[in-house]
Amino acid sequence: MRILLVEDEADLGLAIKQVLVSEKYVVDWVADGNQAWLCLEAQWTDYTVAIFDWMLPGVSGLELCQRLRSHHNPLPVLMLTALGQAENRVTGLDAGADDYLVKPFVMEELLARLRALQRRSPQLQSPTLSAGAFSLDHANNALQVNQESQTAQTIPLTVKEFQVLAYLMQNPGRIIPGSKIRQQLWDIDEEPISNVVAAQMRLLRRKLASHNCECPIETVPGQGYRFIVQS
Amino acid sequence: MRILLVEDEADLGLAIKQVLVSEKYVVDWVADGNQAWLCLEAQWTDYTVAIFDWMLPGVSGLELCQRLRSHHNPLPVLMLTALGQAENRVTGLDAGADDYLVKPFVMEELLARLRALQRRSPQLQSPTLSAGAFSLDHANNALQVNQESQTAQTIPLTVKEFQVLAYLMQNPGRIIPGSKIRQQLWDIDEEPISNVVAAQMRLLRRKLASHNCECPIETVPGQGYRFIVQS
DNA sequence: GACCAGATGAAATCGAGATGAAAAAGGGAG
DNA sequence: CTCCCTTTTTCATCTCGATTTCATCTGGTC
Repeated sequence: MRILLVEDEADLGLAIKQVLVSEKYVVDWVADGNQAWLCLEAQWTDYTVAIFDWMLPGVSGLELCQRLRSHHNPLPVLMLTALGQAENRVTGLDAGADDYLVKPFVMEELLARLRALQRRSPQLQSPTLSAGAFSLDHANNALQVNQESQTAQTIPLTVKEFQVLAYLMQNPGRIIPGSKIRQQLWDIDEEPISNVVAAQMRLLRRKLASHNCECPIETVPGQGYRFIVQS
Repeated sequence: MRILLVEDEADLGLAIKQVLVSEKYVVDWVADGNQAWLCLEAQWTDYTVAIFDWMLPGVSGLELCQRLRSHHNPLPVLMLTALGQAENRVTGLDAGADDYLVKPFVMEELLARLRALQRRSPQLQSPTLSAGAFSLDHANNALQVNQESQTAQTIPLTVKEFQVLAYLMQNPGRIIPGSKIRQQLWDIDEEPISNVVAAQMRLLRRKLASHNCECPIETVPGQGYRFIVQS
């Protein structure tokens, strides 16, 4: 869900970020290795994948990767490298990168690689995520509902709504603290006194209600939110 | 159950405390070695584990550790140390630390280490704690009851209720003085003239009763409370 | 009967989350 | 670039559950 992108070329960085965002990932894009390390150090944000450019001002992508591994951090890493540095491939994989992509590349390829990483690490965006009577349709940005009492229906979602649902549905039945949700889905520098999460929950619940669909998101007072899977 | 966290970096300290609290530990977080020592000296609070940052204003984590051991206090200690001080590892373990974690680290790792310490010292949070017909479901914040007369049921708990039950269930059949429970589960600066414990017991008993489940907590007049395990 | 720990119920406190409206940010289309 | 519409965030309350306090009982002890 949350990706750390480290790329110093502004154009490319922006382009990648946009594509990823349009795929509904939450993206932190930083331009140099030192900032990247700061992000990684900030334990309170768990990234799902990292994308490192090989050449970077400050700490290089390669070194970031090595540092991660020396801390036993299993974060999947996709390395970007310029043409002509192909011989680095072995070095990169040795350093602990999980995959490797030569610039220039088509965005489709990047997405495909990310999807491939997903197979190893169970967290990533899956094309359709289901829980109980609900399933998320990634392609159409929508939620499919199959309640016995109703005819099946499709509810269109906004990006944030989709992200929230996806996060909860990855841990069906488990209580997720609101603070955790904010860490995962919102930008990190937020002042902690913000009720974005509550607000989003309200929008989501209201939308589901307007489609007269009973909301599968339960609030556990003082502890967090939970996606209910009725047995 | 109760953890002493000594960490002077505000961000990190807060982050760690939040994670631990969300795992339902009771956490005392202090920022310097002197305060930490005050907490440790106050014997009336038995900590289950201590987490010391190596570098601290005042007394260092290392020294705290040594002092503890020189007082023959076996409290399990997890030491946090910054990258580059890795050579200190031996020193740390010599000083009596039980484990050792290099910053930065993933919270998962911290929790894993705590769980590891648990194996040596029998007190820590276990994923599910059972006694007699009852078992605590840590993930769902609930109590599972399997009384022969009834069908199995799940009773949702509040955080405090959970903590109280967990504490009693760790010592099934043993009488625990109410004062001890207060020391373990409530903040230390409380005025001793408070019946929070009794109040909480009442709530707990009432809740169990409302699920028509006979309460496994017995009051031993003048001595304390006991979790009954019927044979 | 005085005394004490603990039990009890009602009431006060506290904080997290819910809410509705309004402001701000984005994103096209022209 | 500007206008318009949608999405997202903020703000200022409001509500409700969790927890604590308070004042009062109860049961047993000395």
